[in-house]
Amino acid sequence: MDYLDELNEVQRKAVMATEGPIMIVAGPGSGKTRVLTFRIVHLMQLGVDPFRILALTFTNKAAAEMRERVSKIMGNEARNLYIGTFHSVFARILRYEAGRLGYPSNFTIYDTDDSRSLLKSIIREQALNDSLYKPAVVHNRISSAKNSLIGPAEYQNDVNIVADDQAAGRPKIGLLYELYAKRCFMAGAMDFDDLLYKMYYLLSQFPDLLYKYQNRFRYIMIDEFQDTNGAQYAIVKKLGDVHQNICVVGDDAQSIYSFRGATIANILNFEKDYSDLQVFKLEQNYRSTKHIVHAANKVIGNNRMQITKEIWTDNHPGEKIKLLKAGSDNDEGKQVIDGIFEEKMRNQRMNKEFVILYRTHSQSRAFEEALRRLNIPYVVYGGISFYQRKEIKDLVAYLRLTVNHFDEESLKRIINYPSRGIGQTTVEKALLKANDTGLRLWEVLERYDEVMPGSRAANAVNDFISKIKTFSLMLQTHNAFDLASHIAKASGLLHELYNDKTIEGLSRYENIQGLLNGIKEFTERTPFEAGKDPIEEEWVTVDGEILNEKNLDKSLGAYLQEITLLTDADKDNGTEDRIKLMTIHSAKGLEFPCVYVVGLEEGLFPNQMSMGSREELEEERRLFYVAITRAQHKLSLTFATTRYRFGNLTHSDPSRFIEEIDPRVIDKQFSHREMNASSHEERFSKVTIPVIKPPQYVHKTTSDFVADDFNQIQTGMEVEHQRFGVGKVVHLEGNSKEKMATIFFQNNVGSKKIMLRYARLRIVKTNMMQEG
DNA sequence: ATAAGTCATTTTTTT
DNA sequence: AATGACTTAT
Repeated sequence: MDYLDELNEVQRKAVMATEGPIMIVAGPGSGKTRVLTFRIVHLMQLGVDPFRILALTFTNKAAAEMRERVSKIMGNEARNLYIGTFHSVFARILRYEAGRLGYPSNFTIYDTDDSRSLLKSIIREQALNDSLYKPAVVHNRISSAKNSLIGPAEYQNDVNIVADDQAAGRPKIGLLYELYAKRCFMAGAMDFDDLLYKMYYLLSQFPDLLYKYQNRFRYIMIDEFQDTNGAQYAIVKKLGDVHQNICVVGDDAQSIYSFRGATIANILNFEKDYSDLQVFKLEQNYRSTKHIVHAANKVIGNNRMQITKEIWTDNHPGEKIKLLKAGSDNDEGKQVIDGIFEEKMRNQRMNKEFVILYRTHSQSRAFEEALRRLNIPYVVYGGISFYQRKEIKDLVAYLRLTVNHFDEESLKRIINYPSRGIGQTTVEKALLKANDTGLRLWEVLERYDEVMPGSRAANAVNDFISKIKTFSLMLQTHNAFDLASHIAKASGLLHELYNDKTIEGLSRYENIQGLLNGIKEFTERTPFEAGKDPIEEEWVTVDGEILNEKNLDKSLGAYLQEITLLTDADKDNGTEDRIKLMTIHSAKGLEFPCVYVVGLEEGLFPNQMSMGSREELEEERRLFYVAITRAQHKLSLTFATTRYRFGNLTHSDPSRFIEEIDPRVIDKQFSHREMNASSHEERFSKVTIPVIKPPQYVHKTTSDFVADDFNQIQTGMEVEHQRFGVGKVVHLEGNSKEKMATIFFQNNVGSKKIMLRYARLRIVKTNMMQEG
């Protein structure tokens, strides 16, 4: 078994220990994925049926990578492995067993937006104070209840929880939870947390199913164990109870998801629950230079909460860590990109060897602009993901409603988009009726003539309903792509966007085309076969990747599940030569030759919202640890002394994390005194950061706004916008308080309406002879 | 019922 | 800076 030769001693022991409960504590870059994949390979070589091996990961990408690595060694046999994310694996099981829970097998998965908008309407229906009961707050409460396996009834009976809500002035949350759960059920929908909660419920309520799945999974492996929550642990513990071959892999120092209910307590519980636990510690780092490893150890040493382990490496010391100071967020962007450019030239590196890591999505803007200016290709992961865009959600809502008529959130979204004369009042009346009669919104609309006699909107409603029904009929005969393109046209959506000639309109149209292309790829990857149940018989698909030709789900429903559980981090562009931009959270599990950790300012990173307690601060520090340990060769840290936030200039101090690094491994481009002195100076002298070049820019902060500023902009002028480039003002409208300019941008071939009060424009050419 | 106009909020990380 | 909620006009 030559694959074992590629491992060090601890790794080999961890691979060979197949039986019983195992915990592998794996530091960053210690070959964790390699151990996991070889472990699977090893089990298969010992003759274990791949069908009995379950491996759970956090991202689809991690799952795909693991499967690919196993396939390389074992070939086709790897098809039958159960590898997937918690959510996708459980979603599949839940679809198959949906009947037991009274759910249809084509249930919809509500994303966070759907959950919140449903809660919003429930809060409104209950006539509760919506500044006290904010959907996001209520949703968080419900979410953490589900992640602790607390149902609506238990919630309302739990003295502590009730007291908590009472104390927070929100005693009705229990009721809202109950109503929310009911409405989800009525809509044939599960939210993200339900995929875990209902899975647990299934296993605890139906002994035959527990027996079935316990016996199916003889070996269970869990990646990133430090980021599992209570529900996930409980499910895995139940599933593994018969064979007890559970192997968890994780690193407490990289636990960064407590806001999602993840808890290091799982590690402690695991040790407690399995007394015969074997523990392996992978401490040798193969990824980073000595300097980087040294810095990482030093930083994490400031945390009190940790399992003792010391990461070490045999690698070259490497370059020192670069520390850069910038005057503003835009300057930071410029400096980092200049630095990347220089590094590229000096060491002949490709774009894809670089990553820029930040704490929050909003930080990406300055880097994007700097990259665009130098024409360097880049890709931003996460942020407003493709599937969050309005136009995409609109089309997806049509698709979802076609698959599941009871999906209330989708129905409400598109019932009058494009406008078809079914206004707010009509929907509200129907919704009221639905709640009165216990019918679903769809059912009310279906019987609209009899339930709501004499309504003016009747024709429009009937047309809409029959349109959707026509789409549904096509489910049996058309594949996902054909049906989706038909729906895009027949719904009027495509037409609506086609007529919009603004920059946004153009890009929306393109996005719809992009979505359709994506569906096309999906369809081609998974040929259509009508009326066949994809789940029974064999477990052949992993997160949309179909491995067995006979057993494929290529329907629209399968596509919808794939996209709701897919994140931007999953769309791997590994082959494209682009600089990558992402949050530190989404960089988990990845590595890059050159890493730029940016925005290292007190209040931003560590983030203001996470400095309430020592535990929170320690999680921020773990996040920083994750960030710097992504780097293989070159690590660069930057901070800006001033930064725009909501259009206002703010000042900040360098992050405390910078000082936690051993100064001997830092290559500072300025003196320590300068680091603080100049930021001090800037804070007290009244600085205005010009947007690009003074003084042509119309520039506004809330305090210094003068009406004259935007009055400089006149029809016919040529102006430059930071994001859209140079364009011509073709139309002006508005009053003395708010003025809109319609600007035609040449490079993008489209127009855009810009609110001048907030605009950052540079006047390129003032003289104009004619009005647009 | 819809479009245009005005006001208010946003400040974390994600399956 | 941008979006959504709310208000007023058509």
